[in-house]
Amino acid sequence: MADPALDVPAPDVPEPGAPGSSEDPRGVHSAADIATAWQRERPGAPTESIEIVTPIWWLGKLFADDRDRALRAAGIDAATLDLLSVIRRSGPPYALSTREIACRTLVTAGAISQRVARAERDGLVVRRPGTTGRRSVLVCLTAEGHALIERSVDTVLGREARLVRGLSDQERTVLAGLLVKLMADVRRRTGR
Amino acid sequence: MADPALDVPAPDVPEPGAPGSSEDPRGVHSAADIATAWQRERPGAPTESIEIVTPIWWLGKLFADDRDRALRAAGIDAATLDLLSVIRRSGPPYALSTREIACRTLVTAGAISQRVARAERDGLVVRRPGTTGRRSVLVCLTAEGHALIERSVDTVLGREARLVRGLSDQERTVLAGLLVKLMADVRRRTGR
DNA sequence: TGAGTTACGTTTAGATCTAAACGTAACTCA
DNA sequence: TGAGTTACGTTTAGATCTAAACGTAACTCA
Repeated sequence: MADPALDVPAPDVPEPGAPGSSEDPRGVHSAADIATAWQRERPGAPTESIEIVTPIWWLGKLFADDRDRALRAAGIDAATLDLLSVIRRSGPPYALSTREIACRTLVTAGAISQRVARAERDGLVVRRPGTTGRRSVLVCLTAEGHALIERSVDTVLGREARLVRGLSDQERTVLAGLLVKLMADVRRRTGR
Repeated sequence: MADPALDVPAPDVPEPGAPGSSEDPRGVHSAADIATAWQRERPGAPTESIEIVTPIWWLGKLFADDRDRALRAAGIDAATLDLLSVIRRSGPPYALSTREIACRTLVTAGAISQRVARAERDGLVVRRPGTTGRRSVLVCLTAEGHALIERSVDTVLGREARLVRGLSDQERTVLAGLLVKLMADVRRRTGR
């Protein structure tokens, strides 16, 4: 998966006097720079999405990378935590079919099948034949799997809470509201 | 990479009378539901990040999946487009070292090396020994690579513009501002 | 009632990524 | 001046994902 925010062309004639004046010290352009540059290169191009899509993608990657590092140190991995969590959130009796898990995590059923196989091998879940539907298989948390989530939660949440501390309570509320609205709309438009 | 927003436990005693009343028809809980549920399960847990991190990660995935589908139909792939774009944005003479590309795309140098090898095989870039630094290699766009970006831009931008159309101009401006602020802060805290 | 269809989970082939190990060239400095 | 260090790009091993092909069990319906 690569950056979904289309990258940027730079001005055709960069000022030698003020090189990178609006740039990050590491040479990373801001989303606004990107949109402006595409406007200059292709006037009339529909660039209004760049300021939204680029930072969302970068932030997602920054959050994920940070969490991956923290979890690796704890001997867990994000895919497994995600699997256990989605079952946990489904409520008692803490069991979900493969298909449902795939739907709730935006991951393919094949990938879920592999995640479940790994987690079962590690004693975190067990598979049982389901009662409903055609050939459903229920994936159930074991006591060990249940305990693993409980142990990991505070670490991950605490870490993420520190990362969003730069925004005030009010800013976070406004941001969350806009994100939820956008997500509902995107899901409708993409049919997912 | 799995969902970095910690998933949610459901209430221990789900109301049978109103099952999933605040849920998405597909069974996906909203970020607010997730935070509320963790508060109930683990009172005092630092859940303030969930409303931010969860939708960001989901939106990133929705945007990426949609773009991947569109690009596949056009016979390109997102990783290659990302590579070509970052070189394009660096401005004339459209050449960047592997190290710089890795830094600007949040991808490891090894992955860039592989992307460049694929793109070179396809005639989209060429590698040339660099003049500066120790052993730098400049990755340069070919005419074909340059043309490929130009052809792909409008398609991808148009697609993404439609996806964010649910937000008004003002809402997009506010959202973009908050995202930029948050991103600067997260980068500072994670050192990236 | 039995052929066809549908709805699942699993397996396989192939792509791509990360982390770590390498291999070198270019600096440093006693 | 030459051993050690540093800064790169590349290769390798291993993990994981997607898409597509499978294999079945459970429905449908003439």
